[in-house]
Amino acid sequence: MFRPTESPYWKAKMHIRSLLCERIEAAFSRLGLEGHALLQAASRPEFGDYQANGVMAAAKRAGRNPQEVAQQVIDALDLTDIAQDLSIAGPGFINITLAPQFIAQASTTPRHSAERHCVVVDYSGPNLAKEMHVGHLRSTIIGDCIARVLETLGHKVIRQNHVGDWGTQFGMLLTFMAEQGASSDSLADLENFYREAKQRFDDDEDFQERSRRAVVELQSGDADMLVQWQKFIDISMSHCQGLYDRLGIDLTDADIDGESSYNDDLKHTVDHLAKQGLLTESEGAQCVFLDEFKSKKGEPQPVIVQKSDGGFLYSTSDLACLRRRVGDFKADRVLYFVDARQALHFKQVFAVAAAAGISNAGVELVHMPFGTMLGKDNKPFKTRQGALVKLADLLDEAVKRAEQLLKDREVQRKNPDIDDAELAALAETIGIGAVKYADLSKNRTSDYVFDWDQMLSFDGNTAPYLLYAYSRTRSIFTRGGIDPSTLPEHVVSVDEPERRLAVAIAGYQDLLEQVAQDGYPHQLCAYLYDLAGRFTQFYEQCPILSSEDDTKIRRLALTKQTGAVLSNGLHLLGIGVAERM
RNA sequence: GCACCUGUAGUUCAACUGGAUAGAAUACCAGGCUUCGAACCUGGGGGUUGCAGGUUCGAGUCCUGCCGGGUGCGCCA
Repeated sequence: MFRPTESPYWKAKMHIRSLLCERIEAAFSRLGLEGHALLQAASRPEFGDYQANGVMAAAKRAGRNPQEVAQQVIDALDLTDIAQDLSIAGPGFINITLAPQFIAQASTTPRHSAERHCVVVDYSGPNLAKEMHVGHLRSTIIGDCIARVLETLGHKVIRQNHVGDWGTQFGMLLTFMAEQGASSDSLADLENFYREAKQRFDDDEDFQERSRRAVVELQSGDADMLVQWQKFIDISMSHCQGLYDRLGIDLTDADIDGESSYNDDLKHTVDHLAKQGLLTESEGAQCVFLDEFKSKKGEPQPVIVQKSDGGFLYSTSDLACLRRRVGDFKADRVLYFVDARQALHFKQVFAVAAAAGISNAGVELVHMPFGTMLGKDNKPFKTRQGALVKLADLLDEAVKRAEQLLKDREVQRKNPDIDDAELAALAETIGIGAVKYADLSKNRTSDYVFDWDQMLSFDGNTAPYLLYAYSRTRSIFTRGGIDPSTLPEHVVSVDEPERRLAVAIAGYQDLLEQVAQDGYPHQLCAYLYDLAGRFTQFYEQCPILSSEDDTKIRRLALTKQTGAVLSNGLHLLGIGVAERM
């Protein structure tokens, strides 16, 4: 539901929604009513395209009859250029059917928001001590999607890959690396290397001691140690980059601000907290006690920022991080796409940052949490042996399954000129797309069940279905030998399936604004699925190539628009399209 | 012990943050290709939204209490 709120981010133009809202609320005020229009897309097709639910509450407040008030609102409302039909239903709903002339003005290319913001998007953040595994998938692809959407709407996006490249475990790894004389070859299997180092660490006290010394040397800036460290990081990071490239993730080296980059700021951060009078020593550790973190009995809950041995913690590092993001980057919004289990941590960090003046009321700090990926047994997704699944292995399997699917579907029989190379590329697009879409299409806040068969199905809300719908829009033009660029940009729909399709296309901008605000990619998926559904209904009911003159032009133009939105939407999800399949 | 999240068709997920008869997909049943891709479409059955109260014109959504599941909670990140 679109409703202006006190949040400044709602001021962004929501196009159709905001236009309807403005008009209706203007009618409210002319009638002496207070309240919002409470505008939303119609919940059922027979109610039109949009519905306003605000009359009932407003009438109630004024002590007037809702149905009569609804009629007065309609009488006072000027929507002649926008709507072709207005009606009252039930206890006082106003149903709106848009005019074809109005929706024809919509553009399929997303426009910039009225207000531009500087948005820091924190996502992916793998631990460079190990190989990426499925646990990193959600943060990486959800964050990437939202970053793309924000960018498309004209915001300044600063991607931040907060990689785990610092801390105790690197002492262990560097010591092991020195001992083994490890080259990049032996680091090819990072997972294995980590396991062996850990084994060595657990078995040998002398090794442990040398590892601890290595950490101290590293953190105090020992030149040799830093060279070794950098070597390790480079190799590990190139593993990640390989996966980003394969997944179509926009992150590059330029987006990395790892934990190590805050090393020198940690002490300053703690000093800053001390100056603000926020620190209390407790059992030798430096803590911040805030009123909002007291238990019911009034027992204080500390946020520890410095250990009794002088070491810093990841709360300290996240605070230092905010100093950079708010202080140096001048962010208006900072969005963290991080596992839901860290909710309390972020609540604490944001609260301390506010108390310390590191952030301020003008900056929106949001933890965008996501749930766990589960196997079909409803337990966290693991291999049969109970190990974490490497992301690389998951993607390999996805592509392998997609390839088998295409062979089973006899794609080459239907498209005889598709050669093996194109088929392989198609399998890559579908396989990777299916994994990403399965994740992106679910509400990120809850856990979800990972199911190969479901995600690779051509039926339902899946990547293959949408890719198929897109390829159908393309094949019309190939089949008809028509160059889409010769078609008009705007056409006025005539038949109802055309109009329903056009309404969905016109709503694209509103949808993107909503996704940019809320950070839920599944809303974009649901939109695209609905659009594809409207298209296939249109396709069934409205012959395109066999129709003539204006009708043919109109339907071709709608087909082209549908393809443009599907392709753009999938691109924002980070999923490639295929011209035929 | 305290806190947060969560419970919706057999299954996997929605429900635009309080709106109309809780929607899709899947599975099942019945229809539809000499006509642009049937990888599709149309229709049908399938629900006490965990349970019980409350708030109001109106509750899957908000409040309270139970029941079940998950996660977090002073020196790991």
